[in-house]
Amino acid sequence: MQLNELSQRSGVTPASIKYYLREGLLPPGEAVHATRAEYSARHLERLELIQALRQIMGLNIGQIRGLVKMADDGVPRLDLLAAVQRVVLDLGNYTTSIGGEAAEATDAVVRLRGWPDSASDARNALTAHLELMAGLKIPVSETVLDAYSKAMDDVAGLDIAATTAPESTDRLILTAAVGMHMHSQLLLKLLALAQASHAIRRYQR
Amino acid sequence: MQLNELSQRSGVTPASIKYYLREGLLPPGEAVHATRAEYSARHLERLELIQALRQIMGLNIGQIRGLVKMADDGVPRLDLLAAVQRVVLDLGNYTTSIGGEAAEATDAVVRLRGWPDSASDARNALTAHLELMAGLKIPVSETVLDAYSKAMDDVAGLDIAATTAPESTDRLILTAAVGMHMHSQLLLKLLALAQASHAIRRYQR
DNA sequence: AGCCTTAGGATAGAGCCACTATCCATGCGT
DNA sequence: ACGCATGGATAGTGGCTCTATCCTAAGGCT
Repeated sequence: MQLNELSQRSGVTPASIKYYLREGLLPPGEAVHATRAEYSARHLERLELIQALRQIMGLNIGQIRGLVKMADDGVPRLDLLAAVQRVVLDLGNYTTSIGGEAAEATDAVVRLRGWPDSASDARNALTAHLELMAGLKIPVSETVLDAYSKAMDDVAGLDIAATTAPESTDRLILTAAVGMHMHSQLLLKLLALAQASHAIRRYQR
Repeated sequence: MQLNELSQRSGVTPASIKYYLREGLLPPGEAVHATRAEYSARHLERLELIQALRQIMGLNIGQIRGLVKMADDGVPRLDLLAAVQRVVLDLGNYTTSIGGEAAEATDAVVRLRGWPDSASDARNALTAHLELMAGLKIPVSETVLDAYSKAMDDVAGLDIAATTAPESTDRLILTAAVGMHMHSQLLLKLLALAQASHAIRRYQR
C-alpha cells in the first residue's frame, strides 16, 4: 500500500503522515524507487498507536517518539512497560534527593506491602511527590499512605492480571498505555464521586 | 499597593498581571484616578491562586476564569468544590447517554458504597468513562469496580477529613484544588509503583 | 511650577506546538 | 508520452500564554 491508501485506511491525512515520517514516529516506507514507497501493516499499526497516544492519552510528539524508538530498538518488555508508565502516569520530570523523610516513607510503604525493593521511576516519583507535598505543607500520615498503598496494591493486582500478552510490540504499548490510562482515569472518577459523596454528607446539612 | 509592588510581592511580571486583568482573572484595582489604581491583599491572594492553578495543576486561562468567576459570584461551597473537581480531576467534556449498562454499573457502585443517590458531574463522568472503556473493549468486572470503589471510598474519607475550613473563597479553591491534585497524583504514583511491583513478580523470572 | 517616572490601556509580537498547505522535480501507469 | 500522485522540502496556520512597545496622563519630588 502507498501513502494515499495508508491515509484512507488509518484516517490520518497524508500531510500528517508526512509530518510523522519527518518526526521519526513512523518509519519510512520501503522505497520502491525515488518517488514511490510501499507501506505495510506495521505502518498502519504504528499509526493507530500514534493516534491513540495523541488523542486518548494526550501525549506529545516527543513522548511518542521516545516510546516508538524503544519499540524499534527492541528493548526488553519490562523496560518498555516502565517507559509507558513514565509518560502515561506522569512519572517524569522528578529530581529526587537521596535520603530524607520522604525516602523513608517510601521505603516503609515498600516494606509494608512486600513489594520488591528495587529502584524504579515509580519509586523515585513517589519519593519526589511526597517531598513536594511536605514542601506544600500537605500532611500525609502513615495511616493515609497505608490505606492508599493497600488500595493500589489491590488494584494493581487486578490490572496486571488483566493484561494479556500482545502479538506485537506496538500492540503491547497500545494495550498497556490505554489500559493504564483508562484504569487510572477510572480510579480518579471513582475518587471524585467518593469525595463528592463524603463532602455532601459532611457539609450539606 | 500598586502594580509594581503587586508584581514584586507576587513574583508575577507586570506584563502578566496586565494580561490577567485583561482576561478577567484578576479584578481591576480600585482606581484612585485615571492612571493610578490601588491593589489589595485580595489581589495578591488571587495571584497566588492563579499561579498555583497554572503551574501546579496546569489549568488553562479559561478554566481558571471559570473558577474565579464563581468565587466572585459567591456561589455555594459545595458547588465550588464540584467545579474544582471538574477541572482538577478532569470530569468535563463528557456526554452521557441515559440508561445503558454503564449507568447501571454506576448505580450499583453508588448503592454498594451507600453513597447519596444524587446526580453529579462525578457520577456522569464515571458513567461516561465506563461507556468509553466498554467501547474500547476493556472489561471492567464487578469485582474490579467493587475493589476500586472501596479503595476510593476509604481514601476519600481521609481526604475530606483532612480538609480544613479556609478563611477566604480563594483560599478554599486553592487548598481544595492543590489537595485534590496532590492526593490524586499520590495515588497515581502509588499505583505506578504497585503495578511495577506486580509486573516484576509476574514477568521477571 | 516643571519634569521625570510610572500607571494604565491598547495593540502587536514572540515562541511553542501540532499540524496543514504549497511547491517542485520525478517517474509510473495507462 | 503525459497526467497525476509521490516524496521531499519549506513555509504558513491557529491556538495559547505570555511579553514588549507605544502612548497619554498624572503624581510627586525638588
